[in-house]
Amino acid sequence: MSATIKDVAKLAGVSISTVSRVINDSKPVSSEVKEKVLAAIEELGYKPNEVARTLVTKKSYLIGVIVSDIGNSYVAQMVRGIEEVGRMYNYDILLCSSYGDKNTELRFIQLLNRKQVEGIILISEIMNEGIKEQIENSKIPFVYLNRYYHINDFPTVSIDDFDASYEMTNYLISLGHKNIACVSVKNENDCSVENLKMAGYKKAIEEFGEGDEILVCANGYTIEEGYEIGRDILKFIDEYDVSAVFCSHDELAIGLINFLYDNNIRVPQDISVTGYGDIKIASVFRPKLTTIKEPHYDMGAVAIRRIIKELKGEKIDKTQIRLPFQIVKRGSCEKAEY
Amino acid sequence: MSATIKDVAKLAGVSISTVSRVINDSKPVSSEVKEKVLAAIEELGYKPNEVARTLVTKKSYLIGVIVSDIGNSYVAQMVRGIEEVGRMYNYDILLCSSYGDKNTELRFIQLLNRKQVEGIILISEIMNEGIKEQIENSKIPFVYLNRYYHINDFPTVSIDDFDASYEMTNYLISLGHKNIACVSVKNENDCSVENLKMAGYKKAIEEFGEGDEILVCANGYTIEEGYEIGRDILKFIDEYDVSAVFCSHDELAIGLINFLYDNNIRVPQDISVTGYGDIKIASVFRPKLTTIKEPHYDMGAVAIRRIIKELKGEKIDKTQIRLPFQIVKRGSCEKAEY
DNA sequence: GTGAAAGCGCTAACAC
DNA sequence: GTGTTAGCGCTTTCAC
Repeated sequence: MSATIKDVAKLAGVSISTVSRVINDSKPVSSEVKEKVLAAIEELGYKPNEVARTLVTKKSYLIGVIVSDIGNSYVAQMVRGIEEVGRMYNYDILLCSSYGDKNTELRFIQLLNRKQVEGIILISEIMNEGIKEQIENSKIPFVYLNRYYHINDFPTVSIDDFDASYEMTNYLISLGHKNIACVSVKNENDCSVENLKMAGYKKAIEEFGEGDEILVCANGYTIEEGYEIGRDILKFIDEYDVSAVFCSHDELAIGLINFLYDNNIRVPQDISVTGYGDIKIASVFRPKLTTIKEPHYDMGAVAIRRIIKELKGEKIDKTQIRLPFQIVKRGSCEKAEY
Repeated sequence: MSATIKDVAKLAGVSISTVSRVINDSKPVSSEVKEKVLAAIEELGYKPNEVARTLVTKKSYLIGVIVSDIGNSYVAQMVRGIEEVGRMYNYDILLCSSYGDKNTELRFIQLLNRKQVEGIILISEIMNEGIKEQIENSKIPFVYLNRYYHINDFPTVSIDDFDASYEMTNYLISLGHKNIACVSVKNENDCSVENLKMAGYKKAIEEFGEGDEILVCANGYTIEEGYEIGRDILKFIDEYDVSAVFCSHDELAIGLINFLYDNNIRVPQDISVTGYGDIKIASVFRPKLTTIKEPHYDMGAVAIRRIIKELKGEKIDKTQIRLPFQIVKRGSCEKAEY
């Protein structure tokens, strides 16, 4: 067993309160005694037991982070932001992966409560009605990060998806494209961010576009499903002379580009493609993907910053935080030729 | 403040030990009393305080995981494996990112000790001599995951890099390639895995190759540095008629392919390229990368499995665990034409 | 400036 | 079966 405060006290010939005072620097201790204590600590290799400390101080310095899947690069970036900022305030991260299961998310919230975390950040990709009750009666600081669904009941951090889509579509229009398709993910839920993205696209087409709205529906958010819609796009190229595609997710764009590559259609020479998110592969892929940069790292950083503020009792302003996005112009788009 | 065991006991009209017994199912309790307790728990929304529990049982159900950077996809995969297996045994993950700094790694080991973790897994990309002392006097189960350096002093999980490189080079030879270059990372450290990879390559060339060894040195492990060595490869294509390149990391292969793409050299038609690792992008990239699959998820899973075994006092066999690798044949390689 | 003692929320003897 | 009590390792009054 490792040394306790008692051992240190005994060895230094002082009381445990004195030892506590020197390790916490909480009250003045004569330098003479202090040295003895420090020497004893050194000799025993004493390390304060944070668990015992937490039990009395009620401060665990733990933030629970529930993620859908840390294997998604955007999730990893958010966690990096959370971790790095948390670290600045001595907070540690307790990581839980739900793999998109509602009940697992709920169980983790309970678990984290029992582990006495001081705050919870949920990075989710689903709608989970149960969260509300769980969080409300646990009443610890909470931030909900969800780039797929619009959250109303909780503090969130996101970009303005409507504006972003609007701007991106306008960029495509400014490049001279007339027939621009919009690929988004089929979703019956009103809170789906897909609706916002589509609305932004529609507004731009309506205001500045020369062609009609061309809506394409993907069956999911993955590269594979992006590949799948390739066939539809091919059809629209023929029928409507589509020369640019706005995809609501980088993954879809990459899948689509792969399909086009496999079918000998060149991007951007034959068709321009844009993504959404600026995930890691977007800038590695050839052609490099023109996309909307969601500041994932910052989103994580801001989320935990908010929690820490709340923990410190500082005043917190708005609960739905919008971060600036960026249209990142890369090789997958080109001026239209007519 | 949330309810404690005392509150439950009072409400149920029993002693706290009885409550403890029902929540832990540790000793028989009459079903009558049990129901009362359960009702009280329900009414108060009581959740046991794991911190208090840990203090007495000495079991924190916490495993500390120190990573270089969770943003690397292979690291994320390892963490997934760790987390998922850990979860099966009710273990939680405390995540710390060192960003490759030696002192940070060391500090985290101390911190995790103070937080009473029951085991530590270090996913590192550097050599850190200080680790030894830290771990030895903390004497908690520890596994060291490092795919860049060969670790001797600690339990590890890896693949046999010599064999893998040997096999991959032989695969290239079997495709009919005569002049095969080997790209590895410059490294003066004897423990660098690069040496093993190069040795495997050399052995294959020596035994079965028709051409000479052609060694190319990259300045680092990144895509950018893979791009950088493109110029050297170009030269070797001219001078030695190189038709295949074995890269010691997927990132280098991808950077190289990007360079070749930008210089209108086709992969695999003009030159075959192989990677190492099978990171996420490898299968998304076009052409898809032929590479050596390191089972990152499994490496994490096996690492924590070992720790849990040790914690349970089960016999643990070897300390340097080698997992099987796989040569994944994809589009970036083709038969040589002469 | 220092020590004694209470108590954080819980488990685990130990009695009955 | 159930209650009482000691104590896990620490912080924090409260005396002196």
